[in-house]
Amino acid sequence: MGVTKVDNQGLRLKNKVEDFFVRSMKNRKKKGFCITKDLMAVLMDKWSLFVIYNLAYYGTLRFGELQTNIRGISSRMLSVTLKKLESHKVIHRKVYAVVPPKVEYKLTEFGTQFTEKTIDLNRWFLDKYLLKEIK
Amino acid sequence: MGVTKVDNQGLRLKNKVEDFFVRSMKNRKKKGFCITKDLMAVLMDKWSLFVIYNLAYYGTLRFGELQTNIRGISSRMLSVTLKKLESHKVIHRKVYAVVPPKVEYKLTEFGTQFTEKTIDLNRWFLDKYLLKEIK
DNA sequence: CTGTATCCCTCCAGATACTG
DNA sequence: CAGTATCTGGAGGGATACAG
Repeated sequence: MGVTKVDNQGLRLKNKVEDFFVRSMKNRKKKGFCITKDLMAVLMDKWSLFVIYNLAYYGTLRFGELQTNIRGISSRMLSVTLKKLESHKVIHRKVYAVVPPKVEYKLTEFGTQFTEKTIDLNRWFLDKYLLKEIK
Repeated sequence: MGVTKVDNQGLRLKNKVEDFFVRSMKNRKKKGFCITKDLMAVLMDKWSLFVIYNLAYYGTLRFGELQTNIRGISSRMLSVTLKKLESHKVIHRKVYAVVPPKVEYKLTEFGTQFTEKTIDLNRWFLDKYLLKEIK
């Protein structure tokens, strides 16, 4: 009693933040402090979202198909982006030993889960935006 | 029948992606194509998370308090970060007409909601990381 | 077809100094 | 106290050429 709903929300968020920071501190590397920031840096760069959304939609795509679908990306940037995503276990790379070469990319289980969470966040943003609640 | 659980998951995600893209296309600006990317770029940069987590934890903080709490940030970058967050309605800036100047920052309602969603994502990452499922 | 190698250029973070 | 002004180095991304 005497505690409002807003107070409770604030307290809950405060506890969440504290809990997260305590766990982060226990598990941080020497320099890198925020694991989410590292992962988001990978996944929120100029081209990553286009790649993962294309893979989420089409399932499996080849290098050339990705380059066709993602208007404006150079083969260099596509290569760099794919390597980053693969090194973080977001996508899986499958090479066929044929000539000419054939390589297929698809989301890993982790990548699929991440994509789902990202797109939920996207949709939330878009709803807010359409309701004129932001900007 | 004949449709596995994985198929259903994939189909659901595909529909989500399609729905999001259709809605994004309808509402995109001339150049900016992905609203989430824009917002995430603001909120996931080097210092923003430190600012919003500090505000989520302490409620209201002054410029100097933020600079003290966030080890290593320069006044220029703190200023830039705060301006960006304010322009996206994530934080609120309150100026007191006193000498010496006094300015207070706190999360907006939208900022609080966003912080909650962000930290849930962070905790999910951290759980995955601790379970050695990634990296 | 699936990339790598190289060059180049822009943009942004950081340091420093200064101001109302 | 709460910022702004200015300079600079380095990283990120594009264009082009080339390779297996």
